[in-house]
Amino acid sequence: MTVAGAVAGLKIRREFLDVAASGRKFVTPGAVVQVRAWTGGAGASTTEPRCRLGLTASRKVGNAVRRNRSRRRLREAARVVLAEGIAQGWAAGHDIVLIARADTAARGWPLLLDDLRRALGALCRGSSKDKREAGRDPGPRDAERKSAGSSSPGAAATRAARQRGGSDA
RNA sequence: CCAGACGGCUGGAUGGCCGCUCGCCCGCGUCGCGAGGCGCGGGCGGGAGGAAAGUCCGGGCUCCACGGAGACACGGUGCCGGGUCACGCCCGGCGGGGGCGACCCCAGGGAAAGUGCCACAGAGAAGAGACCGCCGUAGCGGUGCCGGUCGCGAGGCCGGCGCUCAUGCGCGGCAAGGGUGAAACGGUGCGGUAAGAGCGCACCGCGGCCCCGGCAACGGGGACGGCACGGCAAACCCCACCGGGAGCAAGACCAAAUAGGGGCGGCACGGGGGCUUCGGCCUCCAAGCGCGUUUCCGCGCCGCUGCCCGGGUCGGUCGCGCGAGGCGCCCGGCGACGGGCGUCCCAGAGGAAUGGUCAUCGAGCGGCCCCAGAGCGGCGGGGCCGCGGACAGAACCCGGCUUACAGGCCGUCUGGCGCC
RNA sequence: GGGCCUGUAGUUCAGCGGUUAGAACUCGCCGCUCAUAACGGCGUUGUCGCAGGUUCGAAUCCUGCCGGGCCCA
Repeated sequence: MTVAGAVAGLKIRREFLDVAASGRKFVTPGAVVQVRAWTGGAGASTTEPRCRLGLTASRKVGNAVRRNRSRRRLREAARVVLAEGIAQGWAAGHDIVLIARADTAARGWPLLLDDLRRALGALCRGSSKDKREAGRDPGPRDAERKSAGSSSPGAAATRAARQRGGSDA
């Protein structure tokens, strides 16, 4: 569960609810991201600020295979993005919850990374900025619709595959 | 070659980069007298399924209850024999039904223990019934003749005798035919009869009896009976057999903070009553402190502190991976399966690992075109483009069942067509 | 892991072996009104969740699936 030794896990329901209540939210096609600034908590002995990650996939996402796949992709994407964040110094000191959506499993990998970068950038790095920044960003929707042409949900797999090849080229 | 039936197997491959978890080994750091523990890093090896799913059954395992056995209730199962730890599963057989056939399907005990139901239609629906109908009968009736009487007459009334009169009413016989229904109290044919009827006969069906075959379910045969005994038990029920209850969040062990309980010690400590093993204990009150605005009044606490003990929560460890185990060969058995020998060790996570990403290949699918052939299409060979694996994720384990599933492979058999 | 309930018209429900599956609301049309509502009249609406089976006959009984909801540990 640890990412580069610097990321712990959120375990119990209580912690997820705390993040959802006191944190801020950013919605992307790949995932819903919630972040709460780490205040030290009850255990004040932790001197250095740590980063904690929680993953959730509800039954709306699909069956067990689809839910597990969505969680794994989010975990791997978070591992990549948080490594950048730790290197740049903005990732520490936050509780992060990633909520899988219906398209998480089929979303193109570069697009999923972009989703997380933009969401965490807005919520963590820009935490001192305007509160409206944390709201819903219509940007990714337009970008995807422009590159895919059709937003039909049935064509999600082919769209993702086409974007995968297109982005590599 | 086409169409089909049955059984079994399989459930993409290779590589690059970055990761997760378990086991073993090595190195470093740290704790410990030590065995060793913990942390970090590295190497090697293992790492989802045929259904892991639904949770419909059976078993192991664990705890609880219980003197043995049985009975009642409740639930389940239900042809016979076998397999199995066991089963509602599997195999073989029997009976019934379907298919030209290979083969498939069946909760398939008891209706002569009792209760109940059988709508509508129909005459009648369970010891039933007579609507139409068939037959007989001359009582009424019809009709012929004769006589009497009334009337001018046509004719009426009364009586008698007769009819090869059965059209109507009545009486009697019948249940073959029509018709109703899912089902009508044996079926078909011949004889028989006034018409009919198991009334008689033949065959079939049914029933109990006897004989033969079979472990049995059941099958075959014989003579007899002369039709009585409709259907529904996935209606109540009866019979036989099976079942104690709960479930790994079972259960076992270690054990934090806080509060509370007990023991020992130190310091502090008023009064009344009761008990006393004279160590104390119980109870009431005062004082003190806190709260309700202060007196009155009401409620609460009644010591402070050190050490130790046990229960128990969070948490952790075990249970937790050698098993009614897999594979190969041989033997027995029609088969399910059993026996012997050899060989292998084969996931153990835990908000939950077994992956993420990229590339190449690929069975196959779709579209277009070409070759050969040709009346056309399909099959066959080749080229280009696109798509490119389905259902689905272990959570204590095992044996079944059920359900989901792209595609591929193998074997046996059936029907049809063609050729030799 | 264990257990329970439920699925019928657009909605909420009834129907517990028998003809053509009903009720209320809704909806449509007509009437009333200058017009709307209310009111009155007429009418429409169903794979009884799906598939098998039992029965002469199934929404109802049995079996297996599918969906929804709930409870306990």
